[in-house]
Amino acid sequence: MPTLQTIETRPVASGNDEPRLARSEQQLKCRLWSSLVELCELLQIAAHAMPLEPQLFQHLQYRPGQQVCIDGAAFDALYVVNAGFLKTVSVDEWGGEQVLGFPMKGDILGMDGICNRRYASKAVALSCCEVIRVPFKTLTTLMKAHPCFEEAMFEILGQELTRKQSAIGALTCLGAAARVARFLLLLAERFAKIGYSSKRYVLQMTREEIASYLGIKHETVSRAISAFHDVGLITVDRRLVTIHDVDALRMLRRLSPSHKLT
Amino acid sequence: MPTLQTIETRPVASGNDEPRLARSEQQLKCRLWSSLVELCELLQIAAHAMPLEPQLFQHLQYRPGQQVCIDGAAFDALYVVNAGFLKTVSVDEWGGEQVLGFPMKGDILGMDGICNRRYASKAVALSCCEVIRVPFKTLTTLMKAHPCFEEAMFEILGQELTRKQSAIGALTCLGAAARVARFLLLLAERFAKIGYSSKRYVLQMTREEIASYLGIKHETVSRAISAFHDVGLITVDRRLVTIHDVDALRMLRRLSPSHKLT
DNA sequence: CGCGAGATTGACTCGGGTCAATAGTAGTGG
DNA sequence: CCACTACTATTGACCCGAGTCAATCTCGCG
Repeated sequence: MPTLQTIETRPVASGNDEPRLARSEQQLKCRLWSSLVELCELLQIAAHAMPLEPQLFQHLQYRPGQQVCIDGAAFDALYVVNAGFLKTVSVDEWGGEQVLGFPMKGDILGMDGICNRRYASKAVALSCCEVIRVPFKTLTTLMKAHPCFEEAMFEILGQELTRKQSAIGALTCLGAAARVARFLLLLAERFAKIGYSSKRYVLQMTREEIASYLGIKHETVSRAISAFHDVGLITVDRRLVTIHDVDALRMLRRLSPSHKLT
Repeated sequence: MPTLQTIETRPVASGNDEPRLARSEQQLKCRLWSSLVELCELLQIAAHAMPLEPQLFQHLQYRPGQQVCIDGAAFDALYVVNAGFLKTVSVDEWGGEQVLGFPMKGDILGMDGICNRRYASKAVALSCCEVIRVPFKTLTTLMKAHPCFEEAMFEILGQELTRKQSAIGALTCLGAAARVARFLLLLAERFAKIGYSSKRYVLQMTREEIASYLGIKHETVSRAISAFHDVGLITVDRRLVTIHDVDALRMLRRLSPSHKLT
């Protein structure tokens, strides 16, 4: 069963598990449409003086393993994650898969389709999740009508660029352990931003997926995590991570395999 | 004059070098302004039915070593490279430098400033070069006035995203030799696109800079290049590269340190 | 209860980083 | 014009981090 708290697990706390919606095979129907204002606050866009467009946006729900964006499909909309966790994966020409990211609440799916009008990666649900569909046409219309919206879009694309840049920086100059430390800290920050605990959270992905994302092997991820655990920086129980010493992790984060750069 | 051929060197040919402008400390003044239409064709934007804005854009010239964008400075304009070669470099909080790219004719500098209104990297001229300044304010005004322009901007940002994504892919799953092969091929393509030979070109950057860009050490770059040379795929003389077997290089490009991905 | 996916851990190997020596080239100044 | 120096590049010897291969363990599920 899709265990709704796989999605909702706040700090993790509530020990209870997967009860009620076990039976429902199809998507649940909690809320089907969102207004523009709701969308803006999800995206953390200053909706100040946001025009009261009658525009409504459709909600879509998925269960673990289902695909939200399909690699290669025609691009016609962006999707904003409203709840749940996903991974985005690119499939190269020889079938190799590479995890690109782990979108969660407030993140946007499908931006890589903007340039060729075709999605360049697929998004797969890791837990039950819900996304809001934003047709690209609607988006451009809104941007023309409301300058503040256009600005926000540039802001978002710019952020994405910056984020990828920093990922490149990490890949080029950090060793395996440092990458894992960085990953754990970044996850913590993102959880905090959407109201979860930043000290204690559940990894929604396998070690294998983390490894692919970080450009290392899953055994190496395991070893790094175990090492952090052994020296008391964190506690790990299966997928549950508890961070004890944020500062020490931050130090570790800058460790390279003996400082590569100049 | 800044040796126009340092800029114009077609296949490389003209062996002559750094003579005459040694004295002129300040920039030359060959052409100071470009029209919107000229800018569009430089960017390869379909300027079809492009409105005849009276708008003119300032040209700026730099000599090797000079900075075009300054890391941390307030963002107020993008710069389009009109001639010459540069490198973009990010400086992390501990002083380490990382080469992010090697912009050339038609490329855009400064996009990483969009999100925080502050440049996140610096651009340094590798040869004499000339860029066209496009104030961001002007850009947004133009976009509002002409939808096709807005579309073009999204196209450009999207492309940049895709490019960075592919760079990440390379970093995570290619070995050192494959990265170098990929680099040489990508350079060849880019040279071809701006009218140079794709078979024979001059590397405008040091091995060290290539290494930083690829996330490996300069000795490794040297070894990879020597290896390609030794088996006859390419010929290398100092900075001059001649590619003999594009297809073989393309094969090499997919070599990982024993296929990492799943 | 057995099965298979995920995770952990150990032993071995190797790609690429480190250190060091050599050399070609360019710029400087006498 | 030629030494002198600094920078860039190449090459070799050595070593370590992380990949590879494999065994074991746990958990969840049929």
